[in-house]
Amino acid sequence: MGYYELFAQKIPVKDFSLRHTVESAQPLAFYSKYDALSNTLTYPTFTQIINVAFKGDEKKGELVGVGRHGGIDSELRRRFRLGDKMSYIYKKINTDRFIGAAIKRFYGMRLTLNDPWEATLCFVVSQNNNVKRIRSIVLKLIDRFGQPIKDDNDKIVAKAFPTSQDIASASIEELKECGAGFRAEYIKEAAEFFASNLGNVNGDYYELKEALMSVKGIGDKVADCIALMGFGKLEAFPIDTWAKRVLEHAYFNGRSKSIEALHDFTLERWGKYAGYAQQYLFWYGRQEKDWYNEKLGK
DNA sequence: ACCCAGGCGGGCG
DNA sequence: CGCCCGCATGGG
Repeated sequence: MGYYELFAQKIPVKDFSLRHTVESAQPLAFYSKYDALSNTLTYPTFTQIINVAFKGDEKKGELVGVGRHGGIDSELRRRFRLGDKMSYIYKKINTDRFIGAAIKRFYGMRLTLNDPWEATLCFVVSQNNNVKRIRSIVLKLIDRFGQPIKDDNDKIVAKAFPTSQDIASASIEELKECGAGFRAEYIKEAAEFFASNLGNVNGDYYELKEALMSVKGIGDKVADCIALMGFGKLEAFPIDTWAKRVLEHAYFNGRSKSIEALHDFTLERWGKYAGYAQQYLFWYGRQEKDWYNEKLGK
């Protein structure tokens, strides 16, 4: 039988851009397949391949998700944070012309909420790395360690996203063969952390961040990325070199500030929506290099 | 050839 | 004790 049933879900959405969400260096940018022309997306979860299509514009549209198993509706609502009321969040974070320009430029961009372990693997791989190579490494890890996904004829058509157990049972050598380099041992440590009951971390943002940073290979920035995009702690403001530069040039006249001082600043200014402010400022700084260079006076 | 990307840990002040 | 700097890796 070549016939098999598909589960489909249609969800009306407001203030939503699939493109900006998927392209903005969040976990989906590291392993999904996105086509800007048709505005369609394909990515593996732990159990199935999800196909997503968006129709409409950034103000109002419809998201269609298709997969072979159920749970599509909750997967999409969680992954793309469809419960977030963007008009309210924009009001909260739009404190100045810098964020204002970023919101205008990337209107509808959402934070994503990914599985905690999945976010951890992606961001541990991301350290000291660029998107292209992060993608190459994560895709190899999926292909090598993800569970096979089969069609009705028992033919393997794809691989699932590897679980923490899948990766914890890999050797450092095998992880290095995927291009992970010196990150291989960090990946292994993180996988063991999540595969054991230690991975059942909870509590508030600060307790969570401390627990994450107890893992060798997870520092301040990666912990904030995981807190934000793996656990939905919206007050987390990951500070990489771009976020640091943008903050210093937009709010401190280009003066160098410590990471700690910048964390204090973002929490004071944007409070529990700091993570959204970060996503817009960070992506604006990276994409709009002309703006950034002008600000630098170069 | 050289620059870039977070985190770790050794060593210096 | 806290900060800085060299190191790990590979692509542009």
